[in-house]
Amino acid sequence: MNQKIKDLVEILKEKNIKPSYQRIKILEYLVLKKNHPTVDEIFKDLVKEMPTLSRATVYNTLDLFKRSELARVVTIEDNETRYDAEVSVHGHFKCENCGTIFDFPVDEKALYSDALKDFMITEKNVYFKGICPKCHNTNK
Amino acid sequence: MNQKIKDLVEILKEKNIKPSYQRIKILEYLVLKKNHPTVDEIFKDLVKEMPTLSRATVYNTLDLFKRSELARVVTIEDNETRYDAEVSVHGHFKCENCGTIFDFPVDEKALYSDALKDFMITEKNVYFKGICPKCHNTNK
DNA sequence: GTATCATTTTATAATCATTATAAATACCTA
DNA sequence: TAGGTATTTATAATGATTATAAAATGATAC
Ligand SMILES: [Mn+2]
Ligand SMILES: [Mn+2]
Ligand SMILES: [Zn+2]
Ligand SMILES: [Zn+2]
Repeated sequence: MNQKIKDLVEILKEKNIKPSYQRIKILEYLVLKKNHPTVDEIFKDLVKEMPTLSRATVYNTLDLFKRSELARVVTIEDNETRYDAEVSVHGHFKCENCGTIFDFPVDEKALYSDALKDFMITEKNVYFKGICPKCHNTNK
Repeated sequence: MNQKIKDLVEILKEKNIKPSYQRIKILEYLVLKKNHPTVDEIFKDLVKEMPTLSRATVYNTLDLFKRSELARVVTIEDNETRYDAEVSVHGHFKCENCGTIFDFPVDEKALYSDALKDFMITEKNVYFKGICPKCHNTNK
């Protein structure tokens, strides 16, 4: 556990981010919980153990992580901004019944289009929606 | 032009939507301008010729179009909901410099992942970001 | 160790997109 | 034309995000 915190500190330092307690805890939350939390979920969970935590800090920190490419934004829904510490290219599937967001692999090469040959691409997002197997079976 | 309006009316009727003046104009806007407008862009443009138009009507109508699959939501950015009357599967590229949103073809088969074989997929979105050729050349 | 300055966090207010509500208008049918 | 329904409008309420300034923390110099 201490080792893990040490790792988190290293991750932050590599990006030239001062490892404040708040930043470590928010990064830890994203890395441990891989459930693509909203800002409010992060805040509500962390404020339990850090009573003085401010929403503004969560917003600021997530924005900092995003700019430093420590986290990516998942805008699969237009009314909730979610965050993901897994920054490699992968797809997201949201179940419209239970709300769970699943990761799935995406073949980057297959995604290539000639129409974009003169475009400089810096970010790729693949979002699917539908019903997950669990909800699908339950509803039958 | 009258013919076109007639087409729009037909499109609405096929979806069992009563073709009110507002609905026709909003659909026309989406079909003619293929630039993935935000709600506010639609409202600000249309209110010029329809001074009594209400933002609520634009919101309601777009939501109706979405539910009827006459339009799709483009949530490429977390702070702006855009709409698109082209509902077939295709990708969107947003230039982070000029803000233009480009369409590009997506090979649906290539997007398939075994990990989703038990999922019921109802919606597929592919969003890229980066710099468009125009901005790329200008900046050099 | 203390003073000083910069960074980070916090509390709070402001903004802005969206949604909710209820009244007004338009539309339809008898 | 009257009465009922659907749609639009104006307005208020909500809720997420951003802005601001003060407080707290951390680093540096003496
Ligand atoms: Mn993910
Ligand atoms: Mn499009
Ligand atoms: Zn589900
Ligand atoms: Zn551009």
